[in-house]
Amino acid sequence: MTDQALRDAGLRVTRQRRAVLDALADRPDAVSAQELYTEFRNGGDAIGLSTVYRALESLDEAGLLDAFQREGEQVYRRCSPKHHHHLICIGCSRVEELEATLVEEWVSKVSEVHEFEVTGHRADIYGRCTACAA
Amino acid sequence: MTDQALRDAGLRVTRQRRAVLDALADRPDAVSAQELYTEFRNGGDAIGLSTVYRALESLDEAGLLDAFQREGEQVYRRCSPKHHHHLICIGCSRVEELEATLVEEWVSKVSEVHEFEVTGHRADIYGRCTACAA
DNA sequence: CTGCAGGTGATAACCGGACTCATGTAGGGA
DNA sequence: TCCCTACATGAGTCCGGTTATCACCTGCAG
Repeated sequence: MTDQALRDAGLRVTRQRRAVLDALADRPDAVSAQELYTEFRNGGDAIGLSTVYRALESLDEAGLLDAFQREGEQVYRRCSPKHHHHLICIGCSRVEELEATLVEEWVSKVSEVHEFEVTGHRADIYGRCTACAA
Repeated sequence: MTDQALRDAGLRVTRQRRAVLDALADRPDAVSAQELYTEFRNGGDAIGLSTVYRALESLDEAGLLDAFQREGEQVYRRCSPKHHHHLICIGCSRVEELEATLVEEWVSKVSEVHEFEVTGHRADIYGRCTACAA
């Protein structure tokens, strides 16, 4: 399944890319390259740091991952391929996907009113999940 | 006026902070610390790089500036103090402020439905302004 | 006017991430 | 199945933005 996703994205199937994609599957939080690197290393699954960076980058480009900014570092999460927004916990980086018809409406309204070639938008909500609020 | 804004923010009025705040006043685009530093330097107004970073940081904390992310670097713009969203040109970093009742609605709806202590949100639209689209 | 908490600036250190290059390997074609 | 080659990997180095350090300076309350 992971292999097919990689193939569909036009990427060669390598042990490293499979490992990265698998590590992110069904994971609720967003992680950085360095965190992933450390986890692999501790798990005895040696993958070079550059490779982790490159894997995350190409998977992001392929649309298999969503990228976030967290205190100056890039973090990634495996999200559904369809357009959505995010509810992000500032404590544990847990991410929930949100539909946002209202936001889409807002964007299309703005692009109609303003002399501005809209290429994208971003709308995220921040806060603390139940566990972290305690 | 600039001085009063600094005082109100609980910051000492120094030549450097005044210069930074003035440089950002009525400026339509967002700029980085390094860009500002270079401009000061070229303008014969010597201000240390660290100081520019620190000034931007404290002004941001005081709510006098809005911060954006641009290709791995932080850029700042003087925005109105009231809550708003942004229309950002990816070409020249020009920023327009937007009201977005729809977005606020969306956020309050989400915070009602989800078990999640919402602390903030962010909604920006990206694209090219008329000048940069050409 | 004076004292001092807070601000400044040159420099070094830091850190996430990109680059380099020699080596390894996926996977299409013979 | 075996080869060939373009693409991928990994260790190390480099880079650029930002922060820490520390001696000196200054706004401003008293």
